[in-house]
Amino acid sequence: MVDALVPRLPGHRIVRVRVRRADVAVPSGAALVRALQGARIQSVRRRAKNILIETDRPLILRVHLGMTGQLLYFRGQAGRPGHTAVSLVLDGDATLVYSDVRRFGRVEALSSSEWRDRESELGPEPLDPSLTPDLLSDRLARSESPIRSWLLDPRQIAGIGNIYATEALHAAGIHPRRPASSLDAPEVALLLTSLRASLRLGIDSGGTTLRDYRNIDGQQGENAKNLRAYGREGSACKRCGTPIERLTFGGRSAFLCPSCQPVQR
DNA sequence: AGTGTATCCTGCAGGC
DNA sequence: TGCCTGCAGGATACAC
Repeated sequence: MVDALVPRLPGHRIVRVRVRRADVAVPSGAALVRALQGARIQSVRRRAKNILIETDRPLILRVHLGMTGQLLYFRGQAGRPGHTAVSLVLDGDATLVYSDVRRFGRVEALSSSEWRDRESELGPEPLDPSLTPDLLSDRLARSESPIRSWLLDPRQIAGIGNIYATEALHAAGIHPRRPASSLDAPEVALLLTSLRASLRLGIDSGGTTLRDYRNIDGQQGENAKNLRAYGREGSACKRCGTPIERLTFGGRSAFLCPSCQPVQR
C-alpha cells in the first residue's frame, strides 16, 4: 500500500477536504478540513498499521484502515465508493478517498509530538533487521499471554494482524495458545523467520483480500490463495493433511493444525 | 502490571 | 422469502 503511494502522493497539494463520516475523522469535521486544506504532501511512510503522510505543515496525516478501510487514489472523475468517509481533492486532477464500511479506521491529523507519543507505545517492526531473535526472545519472556494474542498486540510487536499471526504460527509449528514465555530459542528464531516470510509473501502478493481490502488502484490482493491455515477450518492441512481446527480466544478466531501445532512441545 | 473481555459498526452467510 | 444468529482484516477502554 505505502509502496504504491510513495511515487504518487508527494508533491500534491490538498485542494479540498470533505468529511462525510465525522466518526472516522480526528479531529472530526471542520477542524480536520482546516488542518489539511492547502497543505502540500511531502512524504509517505508506514509504522505498524499506520500510513503516515507528512506535509509542509507541522502536522502528520495518519490513515489507519481498521478492518475494512480502503484508501483509493485516482485521477479524473471516478465514481465515489459506496462508503466514502473522507475525500481529499488534490491538485493535478487527482483524488485520494478513504472509504470504510465498518468505520473502525481513522483519518487523523496530528502534530509531530502527538505522533511521537503514540509511536513510543509501539513495539518493533518485524521486518526491521534490527529485531533479532535475541531481542524478540527477551520481549516474549516477559509475557504469559498466548503467543497469538501477543503477536496481535501492537505494543509488543507492530503491524501483525490475525492473518499473518495465524500463518506464521502454523508455519513455525507453534500452537497459538502457547504462553509467549514458553517459546525456546529455536522456536523464537523460527517464528521470526516465519513471520517475515508470511509478511513478505502477503506484500509481494498485493495484500490479502478476504472481502474488502483493495490497493490504492481499487484492485484486490492475491494473498488469500496463499493462506495455509487462516480461514481453512475443516480443510486439510497442506503439510500433513490433518483437518485445520478453529478455536476462539481473545475475541478472535485462531486456526491451527492440531498435528503440526501441538498444544505442548 | 498484566491479562482477558466488551465494544465500536455494517454486511453477509447459513440455519430454520 | 425472511428472520435470526454468528462472524469478519483492529484497537482500545475497562474490569479484575
